[in-house]
Amino acid sequence: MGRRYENSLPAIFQRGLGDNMALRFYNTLTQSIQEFKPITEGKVLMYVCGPTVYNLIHIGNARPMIVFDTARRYMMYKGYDVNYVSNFTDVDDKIINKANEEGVTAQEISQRYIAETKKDMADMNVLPATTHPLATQEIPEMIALISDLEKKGFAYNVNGTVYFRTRKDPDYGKLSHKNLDDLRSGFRDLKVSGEDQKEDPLDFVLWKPMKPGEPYWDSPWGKGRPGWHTECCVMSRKYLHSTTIDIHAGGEDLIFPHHENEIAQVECSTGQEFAHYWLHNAFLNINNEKMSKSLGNFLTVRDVGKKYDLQVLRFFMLSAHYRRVLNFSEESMEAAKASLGRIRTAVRTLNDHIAHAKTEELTEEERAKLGVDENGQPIALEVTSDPETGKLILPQDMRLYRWQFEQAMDDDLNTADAEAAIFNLVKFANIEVTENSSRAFAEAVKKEICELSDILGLIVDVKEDSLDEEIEKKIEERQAARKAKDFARADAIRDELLAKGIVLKDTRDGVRWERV
RNA sequence: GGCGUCAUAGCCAAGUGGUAAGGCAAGGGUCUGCAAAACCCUGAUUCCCUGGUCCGAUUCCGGGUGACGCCUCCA
Repeated sequence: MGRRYENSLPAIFQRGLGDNMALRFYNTLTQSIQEFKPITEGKVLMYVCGPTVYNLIHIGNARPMIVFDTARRYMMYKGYDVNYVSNFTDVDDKIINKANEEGVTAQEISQRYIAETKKDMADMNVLPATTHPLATQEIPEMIALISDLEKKGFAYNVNGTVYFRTRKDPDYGKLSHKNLDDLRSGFRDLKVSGEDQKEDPLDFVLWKPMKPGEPYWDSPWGKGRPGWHTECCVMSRKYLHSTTIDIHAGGEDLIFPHHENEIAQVECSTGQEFAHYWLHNAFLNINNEKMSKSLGNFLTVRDVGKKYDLQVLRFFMLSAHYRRVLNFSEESMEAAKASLGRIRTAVRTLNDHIAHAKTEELTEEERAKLGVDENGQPIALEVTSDPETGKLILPQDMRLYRWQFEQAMDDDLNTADAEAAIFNLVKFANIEVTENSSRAFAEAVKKEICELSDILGLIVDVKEDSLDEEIEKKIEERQAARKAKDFARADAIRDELLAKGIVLKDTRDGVRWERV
């Protein structure tokens, strides 16, 4: 066949097979890419640190949500039973401050923004977690953990504040790969209030006493609330029903101190490893700057949603590797919109071919193009390499793209390459599926595009909403004018509709329209 | 100061010890009444600079320059 699309694969797919064809992740703990081996065959226990709910989530919060949702979807696709837990931190200084500002309870604030966050997640096509625990619902377990650490000598109480004794944990720093002495010398320059009551500047708070007007719980150390680092220790293992979990994920800023402190608490308490794989996404910048309150450049998901379908945001987030800093900009979003549109246009065209197909069954030639047998079942793919050149011998049919997609995703979730595989498939569809194709062929190609897109959480088969009658009438009127060769009238109507944000396209299958 | 990351066409962005995926944008063409969409064609003699290893480096090692992250609440 020798078509162009078959020669347009990245170099990696044209060389020898890798040693490892299995799913691999970069593990912050070991600073290397490792094959993923779950504790229990076929099951994944995964925890992702969720947002503190004191405001609408911003696009930085959205990155781990989208990235790890994609990881989850891919593992589900691979056949894993994924138990996915992600918390909402619903007690925190920021929430309390916000509540005081508005003169309402902290609970009211957190409930409100949990609902808003869930709405944003749904709009980004992020699947609801298996469980979304709340910190405030787990206080007794947190107290139990802190008590256990105190009993074992890893925690100490100073006037109602309980600290973790980092000096006693020989492994402290193993995740962030920090040298404790360096950390301590760094801390000497910082003037942290209340520092003097700590045994060591690196000790962190497990329980803090209440201040007037704050929510509180009773504890062996008096009224107060738990420190931030304790909640995830409890919620992850409780809802994943295991002392040790497979994957713990979150933004890279959480590596230190949050995740380091989680490891310290859990492993000092249980004596067992907390999580086997630690995954961290890089930050999202905006216009080449870090998002920060001082710069005032926070952009909420809700804001982006006003201007773009949030599927565009999702496509954009997945267009770079999750461990690379990504820059959010108007230009990038416009490019992402056009790119996603290319996939959607291809699917629409396939829908037309499906609707107007002249024949039903696959021809022999079509079966060859799909790589399926007489019954339409995919022929098992065996990729081998040429003994002389070492180059891979790749299938010359549609199976190529799914293979490419899986290779990319197996390789530490290379979603950029996975998207490229979908584009190669789109090209295949645009070239191979014509008005002479059988319905079965067009359907098979469409199914392939939709399935791969769905693994990335991308919705590409967009149902056309109906136009109002008046506009339908205009389109009919224009068709009549075109037939009568009154092109001036036809173009006038087209311009009129364009002004209303409706673009007309004349195809062999009739007039198609799109909203801008 | 400590630890770590990155530097690829106009833009975004993969990637590999053997000579550069994909998308957006741009130009030309086919199709179309004209458009739009789609398809085809064109584009980095080259992967920040500089030494080194190698038959061969963008890819490995050293040095340099530049950008950035964490070390403090933060996804």
